[in-house]
Amino acid sequence: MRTKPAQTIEQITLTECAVLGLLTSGEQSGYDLLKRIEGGVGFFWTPAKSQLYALLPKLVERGLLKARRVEQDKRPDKTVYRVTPAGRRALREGLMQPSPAVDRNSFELRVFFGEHLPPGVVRRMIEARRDSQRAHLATLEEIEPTVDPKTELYPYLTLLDGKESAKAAIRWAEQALELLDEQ
Amino acid sequence: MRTKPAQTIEQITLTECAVLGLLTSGEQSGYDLLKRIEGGVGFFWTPAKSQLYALLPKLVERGLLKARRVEQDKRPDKTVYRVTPAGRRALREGLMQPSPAVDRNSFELRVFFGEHLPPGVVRRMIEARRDSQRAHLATLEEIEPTVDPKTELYPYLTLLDGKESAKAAIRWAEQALELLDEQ
DNA sequence: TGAATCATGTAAACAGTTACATGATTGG
DNA sequence: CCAATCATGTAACTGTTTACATGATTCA
Repeated sequence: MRTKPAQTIEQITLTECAVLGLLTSGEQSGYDLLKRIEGGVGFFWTPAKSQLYALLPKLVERGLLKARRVEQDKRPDKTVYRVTPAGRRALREGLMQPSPAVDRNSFELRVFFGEHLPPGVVRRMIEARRDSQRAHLATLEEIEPTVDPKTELYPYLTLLDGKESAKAAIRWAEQALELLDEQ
Repeated sequence: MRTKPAQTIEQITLTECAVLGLLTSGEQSGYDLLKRIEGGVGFFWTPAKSQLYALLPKLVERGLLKARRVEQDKRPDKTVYRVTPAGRRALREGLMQPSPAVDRNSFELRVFFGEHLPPGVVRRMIEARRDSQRAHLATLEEIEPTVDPKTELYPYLTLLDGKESAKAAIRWAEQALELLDEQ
């Protein structure tokens, strides 16, 4: 005979993981979260503002977050959220779900059907890709010294991944442009 | 005074681009498309079966595809589709739309919040990633000799991109595992 | 004085997934 | 004989985006 009922773990989406994950570092408002997403998880996950604001009260209802109203003068009042123990459990579960087999890649899709575009357009797409990936790599390299691998190992790892991906994209673009020249 | 009204170009999604793009190589059924997606665009774009079957009649209504019923014996009847001139125009337009700034990456998201997972779990995630990317690279290398860069330049380019991405992911995983060891 | 920041949302539409359903034919 | 292939869908839901809306305060 058990004294506690078996716990049903709340299934959560990756967007919810992102929200819970960010909130583990302390009480924050929706607005705060939106700021923090830019330049952080925002490199690989970008919920819309409206989605975020819609999500927060739902997570409260499900017992994964606790809300607290903060009155301010000179500033609009705000609601700040923090993660409950159930929220932490749900986060852990959510992060352990296997990733979908395929992450869609809209750029590759466009290239794949490049023959249907006027000559020159694909070339310019690839040049734009190369340039934006170079810029992205530069951004990541600027951030790098501010991330301490001792205390923020996992964010640091994603930064390294971002760098490798960007480098691969640049290398590819250079190859691709050469191949286009040969045609 | 113009004799023809200015054409409003149908806005289409990338999934619709994929469908129209595949159909430019000749009349095919939904079933045919599903077969062709595996091992082709399926590496970076995977509509659900139900989505595809729902899409086809809608594209017909919008004048981008033409449907033709084919009666068969010994096999269920089928509907085959081909692209109309309007469909080709829409495809061209669709492919030229800029890609979204961020393609989501569920794997990076999981790693980013790795500190909330039990020790060892992230390590196994990364090992699994490395292994699956190695397998993927092997698949692409198997396919490579069957793709002729002269006649199928653009699919060939995406294959190269796939290879570079996979290699980057493998390199990263190896780095990441070393860093985890140091902790 | 006008733009940016702070702060939060609603409404509507669209895109996409999951589960379910059917039924004949062919190959091992 | 059983699994796979051929062939197509529906229903319900979930997730996400876009556009719109408000209004005070601070900074250049």
